[in-house]
Amino acid sequence: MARSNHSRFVILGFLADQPRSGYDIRKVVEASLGNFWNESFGQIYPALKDLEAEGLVRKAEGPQAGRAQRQAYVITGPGREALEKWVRTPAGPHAYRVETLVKVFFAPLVGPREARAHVARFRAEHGALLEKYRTIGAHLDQDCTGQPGLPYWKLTVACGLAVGNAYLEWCDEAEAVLARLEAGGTHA
Amino acid sequence: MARSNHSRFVILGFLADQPRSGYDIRKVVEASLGNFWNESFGQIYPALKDLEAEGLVRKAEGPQAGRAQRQAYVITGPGREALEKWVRTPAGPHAYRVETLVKVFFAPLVGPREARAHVARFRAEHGALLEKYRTIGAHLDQDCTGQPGLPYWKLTVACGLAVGNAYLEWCDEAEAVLARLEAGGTHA
DNA sequence: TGAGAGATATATCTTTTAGATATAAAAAAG
DNA sequence: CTTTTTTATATCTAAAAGATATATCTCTCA
Repeated sequence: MARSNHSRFVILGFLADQPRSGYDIRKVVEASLGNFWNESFGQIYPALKDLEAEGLVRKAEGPQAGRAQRQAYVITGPGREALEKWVRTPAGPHAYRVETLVKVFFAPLVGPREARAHVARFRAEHGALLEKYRTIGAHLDQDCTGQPGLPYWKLTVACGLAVGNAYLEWCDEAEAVLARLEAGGTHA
Repeated sequence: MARSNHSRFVILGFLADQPRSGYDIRKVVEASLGNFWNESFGQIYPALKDLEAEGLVRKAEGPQAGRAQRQAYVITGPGREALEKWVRTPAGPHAYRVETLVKVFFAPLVGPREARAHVARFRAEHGALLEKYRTIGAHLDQDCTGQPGLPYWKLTVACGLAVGNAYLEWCDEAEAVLARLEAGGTHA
């Protein structure tokens, strides 16, 4: 058996809030979990079909408010049960691949100058992400006052901020080390 | 076109250091990049065959030091060229999935108590990782003195430490918020 | 000595995931 | 009224995770 297929539960999670089409789900995942999760259409559309076949969601009836033939889906009772069960299940180990770090690891092959370029790009990427998290945080405070999920959602943003800041601090350290290497040759 | 197949270059990276078998590669990836990268046999063995067919590696001749029929591979000139080119190529955006954060995001469905359990497990996981990074850091200082890669390798460990500490600090924050929610009901 | 336990080693398989691409209807712009 | 852009669904390929099968070698201890 391979791993657990989390995509379907993330989809159920957003259908639990309100009926949505595949396109809507994609958009809301991007807007709210984009920080630490991603779903592509290639996962969403097949998953919706499977979920429907299993009775965890059903098609919303009636024409869908003008828009290009959008098909919204509604979560069912068994769908909610399956979702809650998944939310309670302990998370698996947190595996991630950081391409930049691999390239820094192998940078002795190409020298400190190249490594610094990788670090600079990494800094730009995470600087932009931090900016985005700050915007999302402000947006949450404004638009979601009183919603019961608010403190949980703010925690996920806080995690993004904490990790993003850690990456930026590491960039400072790496930049300093690599600058010394580049200037001083081998004895740095 | 789908994504870039980084596995093959990681394999080349470790063959550039010395000839190794698939099993050896798996072990050294685990020991040195395990923090932020992973390769499974399902990627390594097919990749070695492909790399050989393309002339980027070749089989080491001669019997392999007693061990169960191990087949070591050697990097070729074109292999080194391909590797260096990849090391210079800018890294793609850093995508990652953090299952714990998704479950915290959806935790309003199941309450703060469940969320705290997720945070507690997350803390344990990252606490253990930090311990491991400290060990690796000490090991590097002892056993790799003078090797040109040392400052680069230490930087990758430093990144693991920085991010790990950020996760632990976030766990403190999350624990405090969730404890208040659990105690105080809605007005927290 | 030899039987079995455990580590070494290679190989393959399935499911999940990323993300590129194809297509077409609706809305907006000119 | 034509063109362009956005919305929306759907599919396809390649890559990654990780489970599993199998065989050999090494070491222990009966």
